[in-house]
This record gives sequence, C-alpha cells and structure tokens, in this order.
Amino acid sequence: MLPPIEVYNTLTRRKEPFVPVDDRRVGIYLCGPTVYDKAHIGHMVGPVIFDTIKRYLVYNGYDVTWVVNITDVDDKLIQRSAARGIPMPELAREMTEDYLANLRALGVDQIDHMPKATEHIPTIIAFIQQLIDRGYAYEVDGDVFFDVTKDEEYGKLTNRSWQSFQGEGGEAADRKRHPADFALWKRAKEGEPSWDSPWGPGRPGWHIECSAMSKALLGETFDIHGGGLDLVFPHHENEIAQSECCHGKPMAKYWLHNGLLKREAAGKVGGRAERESGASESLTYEDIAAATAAKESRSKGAGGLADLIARYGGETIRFFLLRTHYRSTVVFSEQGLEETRAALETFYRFFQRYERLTGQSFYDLTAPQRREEGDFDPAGDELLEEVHRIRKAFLDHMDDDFNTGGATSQLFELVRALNRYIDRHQLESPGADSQHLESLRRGVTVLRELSSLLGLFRSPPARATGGDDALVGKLVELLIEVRADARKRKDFETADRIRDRLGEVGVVLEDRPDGTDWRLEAEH
RNA sequence: GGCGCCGUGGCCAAGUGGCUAAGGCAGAGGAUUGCAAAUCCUUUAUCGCCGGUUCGAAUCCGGCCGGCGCCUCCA
Repeated sequence: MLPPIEVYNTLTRRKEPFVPVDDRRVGIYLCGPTVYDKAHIGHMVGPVIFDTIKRYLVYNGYDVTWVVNITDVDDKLIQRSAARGIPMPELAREMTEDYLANLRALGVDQIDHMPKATEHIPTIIAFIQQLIDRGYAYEVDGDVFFDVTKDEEYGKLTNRSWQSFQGEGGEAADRKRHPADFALWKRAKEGEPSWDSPWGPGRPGWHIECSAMSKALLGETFDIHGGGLDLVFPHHENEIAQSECCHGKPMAKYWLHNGLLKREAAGKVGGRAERESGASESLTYEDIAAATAAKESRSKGAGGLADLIARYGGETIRFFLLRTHYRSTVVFSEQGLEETRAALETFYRFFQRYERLTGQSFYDLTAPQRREEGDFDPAGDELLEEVHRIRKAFLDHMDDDFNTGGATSQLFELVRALNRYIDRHQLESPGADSQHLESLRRGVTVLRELSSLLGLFRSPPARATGGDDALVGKLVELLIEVRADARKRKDFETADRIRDRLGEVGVVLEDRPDGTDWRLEAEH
C-alpha cells in the first residue's frame, strides 16, 4: 500500500493523492536560476522545499531523481556580461558558483542533475525541429516561434486562453503570427553569443531548455514539475505547450509551485521586475538589507545572501523557510530570522544537555532512513507513547502536501517531551535509571529521524563566535574558577558581578549541580 | 478588465465542516536556583466584516472591506 501522501497540483487546482507515473520511481524537475546575478534568499525557497520533498519521498521508499536546471544563456546574461565587460560564460560560471555555495550552506544536497542550457543546445535544436515538423512552430527570418493557435489546450495550467492576450507589440511582434506566440529560438544580433542552427545563428528562447532537458533527463512524462509561483505563467504554461505538442502526452503529472518571498514594504524578492515601477530590474538582497537592517548598521554591514548566511547560519535560514507552508508567501524580515534563531537555540541546548548526560552526541545517533524502519511499538513506555504520537502527527503533516510548518511544531513538542522526561526522572543526577536513559535515547533517535527529514540538525551548527575561540574559552574558564571560589565563600556579590559583566559581553553562565557551563549568546 | 491568492492571539504561523483553534517569538505568573541562566508548568483568539447553507463553519456559498500575484518575447 502506498503511503498516503497528498500534493496540491496547480494543474487541477486541488489536492491529489501522490501516485507516481512509474511505480516507485519519481522524477522531479525544478526550474533553477538564471545566473546573471548573485542569489538572494528568495532563490532559496524552491531548492529548500524541494530538497525536503525529495528527502521525504525517499524516506517513503521512492527512488527519486531530482533535476534543477541552470539557465546560463539569456538576455539578462548578455546584457550584464556586456555591462561588466566579461564574457557571458565567465559571468555564468561566477554566479553558478555563488548559487551552489548558497545551496550547500542551506543543506540542499539532494540534487541529482544540474543541466546547463548551453550544454544542451543540440537537444534543444532537435526539440524545436520536431515542433516545426509537426506544425506547431514556424520560422521567420531566423527566429522560431511557437504557434499557440495550433495548441488546443494552450492555457490549461493557468486557466486562460490565447485569444485573451493582447500582446504588447515590439520588435519581434511584427514577425509573429499571433501576439501570444512565443520564441523558441532567437536569432543572434550583432556580437551576441550564438550557436549554429538550421535557422541560422541564434540562441534558445526562454522556455525551451526546460522542455528539452527534462525530456533528456526524466523522460517525456515525469512526476513533479516545480518552480516559483511567478513562473506559472508564462514559463510553465509554455513548457507544457511545447512538450505536450511535441510528445502528445502529459509533461508532468503534478505541478507544484512555491510562494514568493516578499519584504514588508513593497515588492517581491525575486521573480521579474515590477511592471509599473520601472525600477531596478530585480530586487537583490542588498535592497532588502538596506531597508530592514541598515538602521542597526552593524560592523558586519548588510550584504547579500552570503552575508545573511554568515550572520545567521544556513540552518537558521533553512528553518525559517520551512516554518511556513511552501505555497504561502513568506514575508522576509530580519526579525523573522532572529526569532527563528532563538527558536533553534532550544534544540541546540537540548543536544548539549543530551550529550552532557549520556556522553553521546545527538549528531552521532543513527536514525531510521525509511518510514517503516522508524515504526516502533511504544509497549506502554510513558515517554515512547508520547514520542510515538508526536511522530505520527509529524508524518501526518508531511503527508498533507509537505506541510513543513505544521511538522516543525511537532519537533518543538518532541523536544519539550524529552526535556520534561529528563526533569521528571532526574536523569541528570548521578544515579539515573538506565531504563529511563534507554527510553530517552530511543526518543531522541526519533527526534533525529524527523529532523533529518527536514534536512535539519545533520551536523553541529557553526557557531558564530566572532573571536579567538581558544583564548576566549580559557579566559572564561578562569573567571568561572574564580567565581566558583567566591560562591563557596558565599561571596555572592563577587560571583554575581563576574556573571553580570560576562553577560554584558555576551557570555552566558549556567550554574548546574555539577559545575558551571558557559556559552556565547547569539549575536544580535 | 481577465485568471488566481491572502486576511487566525502583541508579532510570526499551522489548521479548510465537528474533540478544549498546533507551534514559535515576545510578555506575565509559578516550580527550580543563594540570585540568575537553562528546563518544566500556567497564562493571552467571539479565526477582517455582514449575510446564507448546515444539527454543527475559522473551514462551504454570496456580498463587502483590506492586502497581494500573474496577464509572453521586446524588458
């Protein structure tokens, strides 16, 4: 029996049971970036949620192949590289590396293929030729256009018809038969990067690479096609037109679209330029940082996504994105990241607590990799009964269109249950009951299992310490020692003074029965 | 104008017909602590407004108010 996963399908505008085209094999295609500028946090929404979706499908026993394309030839790239005076491939390479670094930082490592448009030109040309041969496309003076009037189903994804389009004129419009027709191949202008084709030198249109590369890597019909909501029209609508006219069968069974990131004031982060404003062609993180964080003007300075990652950590950003449902709009703010970081501290402190009382690192626990492996019988155990219930609630949320927002709430429930158990049975005291410790270990293993599904807590977070760790550590230990003597003498004035002054510089002390722990407060 | 989305406690945010409306952040009180920190417990919601359907609606339908996305290339 198939796991009861349901997904919201943009194509049918409703939630449907997830049943792959081909038994246990699943193909996912996500529209990736056009690499003409550095990535901003909005570009990470899709990769993070689809990374999580793949993890969840694998966990449920599916054999998943995930493709994310890189668009490395396009008008923006041509313009930007010209403006910077560097070759387009060099610009593309630079921005692709930036993109990949950001993916790594956010723990996105499930991608199987990252095809580049420029590496699939022959595939693309063959695809276009097929469309011409079948009468769905026509060539005019070196341009090739898709003829929407030949596609009876054109507009089905977004519930609109080509007859309703007005078209906006423009230079290429004169050569099109209908304003709604779109370019498959663009003839090269003087000095532009180009490839030879049956229609003369030129480059692929915006949509065709996805049709051609998804076919090459996933087949004519695959399971999930994803992207940002801003891509639904025209990009995905046109992909469907191209692929389904060419193959005579559905391109993808499920169309999943993630919501866009916005900042409070106005304007989305990502997607294309605003229509009316005519302002900058896209909002980069610099704009947002300037709007939301400039007033605090830390010495760090507000920069791009890399700066956000440096200041908050990739895990915080990932968790921030997963705390809402993927289809909803995420309002970006540094306050939101601050809150997320504060919330994550609960987990990090728990991991330290667990290690302190068992000597075992949370990160060394081996969790079940498959859903059925993780099933267990609580056998009446007080803690495990509760853990079992929480695990089920977590999985129910994930089954329901990958509701990571609901699922994360169960992670908090779980860590609280575990803390409560430690408190109630005094597991931090010397004579802790081994049976209780074993139950705890099993409970914590479930926390590891579930958090892994979200790509969280896979390795210890890089702590932003902002200084020389070793020296700071020695000095703090020294002060703790001095303070311990003071406390023995009941000289609480001195003891409190040390703690207060350390607190002022961001060092938090925690007195425990067996000694004093310290940690650096998260930056703020 | 066309297609579509959203409005849940101070803030963020799950929940789309029926147990006491998740969870986080912030705040308050308590247990614990020499005092703190951490942890645990307690605590804040007539679900934008009006009307309708229903035994029953945050959840479905209609209207209104407010916010937003998309409506090709040329950008």
